[in-house]
Amino acid sequence: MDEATYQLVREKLIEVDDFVQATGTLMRTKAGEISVHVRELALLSKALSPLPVIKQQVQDDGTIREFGEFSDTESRYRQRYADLAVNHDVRDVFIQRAQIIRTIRQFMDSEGLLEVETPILQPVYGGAAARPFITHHNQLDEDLFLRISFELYLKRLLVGGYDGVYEIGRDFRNEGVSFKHNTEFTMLEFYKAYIDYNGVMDITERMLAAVAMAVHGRTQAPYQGSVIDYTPPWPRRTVREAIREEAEIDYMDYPDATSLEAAIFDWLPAEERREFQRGQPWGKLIEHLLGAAVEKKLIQPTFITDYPRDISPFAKRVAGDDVHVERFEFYIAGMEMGNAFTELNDPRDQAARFEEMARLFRADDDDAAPTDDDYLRAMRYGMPPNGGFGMGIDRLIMLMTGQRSIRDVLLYPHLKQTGR
RNA sequence: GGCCCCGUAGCUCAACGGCAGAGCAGUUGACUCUUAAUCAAUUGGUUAGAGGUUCAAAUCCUCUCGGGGUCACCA
Repeated sequence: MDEATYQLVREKLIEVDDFVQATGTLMRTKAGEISVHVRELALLSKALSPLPVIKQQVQDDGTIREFGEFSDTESRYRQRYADLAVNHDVRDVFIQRAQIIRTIRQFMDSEGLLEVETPILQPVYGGAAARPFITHHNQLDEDLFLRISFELYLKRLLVGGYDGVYEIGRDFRNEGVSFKHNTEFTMLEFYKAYIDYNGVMDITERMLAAVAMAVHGRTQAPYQGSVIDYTPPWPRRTVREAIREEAEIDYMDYPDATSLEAAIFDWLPAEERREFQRGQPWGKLIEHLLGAAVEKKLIQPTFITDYPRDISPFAKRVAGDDVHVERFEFYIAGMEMGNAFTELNDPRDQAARFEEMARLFRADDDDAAPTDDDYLRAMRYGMPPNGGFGMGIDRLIMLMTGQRSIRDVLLYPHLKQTGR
């Protein structure tokens, strides 16, 4: 480079983290390093603060040795730009995230499902048991809820004549955060006419196998020391079987909440009894027992099927069985990944379910499903039989990219505001 | 929200009742150089914040703020 340009560099007017444009001849230095013999140099952008320093050296054996690091979790999340600028493996996670979502979208399209968008701001929330965020429209002077699921809006579209629809988008739930919960998270839901929950299980298996194939080139993927095998078919166990095997309780022996509660209380380890919440409905008790006794053991992909009716207001009954519905959840690496059922499409049964929920839960209970009259009206026009499905995309991305926390697959995870 | 752990320089960490330190970054000077770091010198702190105990507090106690974990909650 010429004398004037060299002086700029020497005087450190141009330094690490600046953006520059160089014109010149590609060359190799005496030490063998590829370099540029610079004729012209232009400063494109000046860095005023240095980034946290990380330098990498490729060793003779090909391993990369790192010097210095930027690892403070809070700083990394609050200043994701610096995290990305400095930690290449973090950048890679979000490239894989885009690839996974693209794969899911292609898979859904190839299944003949139509991608749609439905309201995020809803006058009546529903489709899940969660506390919503409430906001307000000033000019219309009405309260609105941020959606907790897409379910009821999507199923209305089947009434409209589409044979299958799906949506990938954000849900908002006003509840605690954890390594697998963020207040806003990305969900996939689909509804397909003329299949039941067995058909949905088939689609689920094939979809996740396709995602694993796209990310890893095979249907197995490592996660936290295990190798998760997504190859279909996955084991299918009923809730009743799973609980009978893991907790040695057959809840059908306890047909009412009082007796079942006593049985669970006896089963619980002494130190957990103090925390045990009394007075829950029958189905809720079963669900808790499933969570306590079974969930963490389900490392390989597993369908758990046939849930209690009283906590599943939108699922169709199992034929000839008044207490169970055609519903499944699937578990991977000890995490609940998704929830699906043969959708209830009988408007009279649906109205009865809303009434049952109102009896079972107080209106402000998270589990209460507020009656959605417009949804009932849609169903009265005739809704085709269909199978529906919901899955937390962020959790799937955790599995596929080997991340332990949902915060590591979200560019901007929710953090508490710092003062001022 | 309960309980447990953590918060020291821009970054990564040490000091764990007795003078707040190191490496890197930064700054200054030298070098048409180097392959994480050329050499030399040097700046940098309300130890997250407030209060308390003590002759003396980064260190012990209380509260607040923030983070992590766990439980509750989360079909």
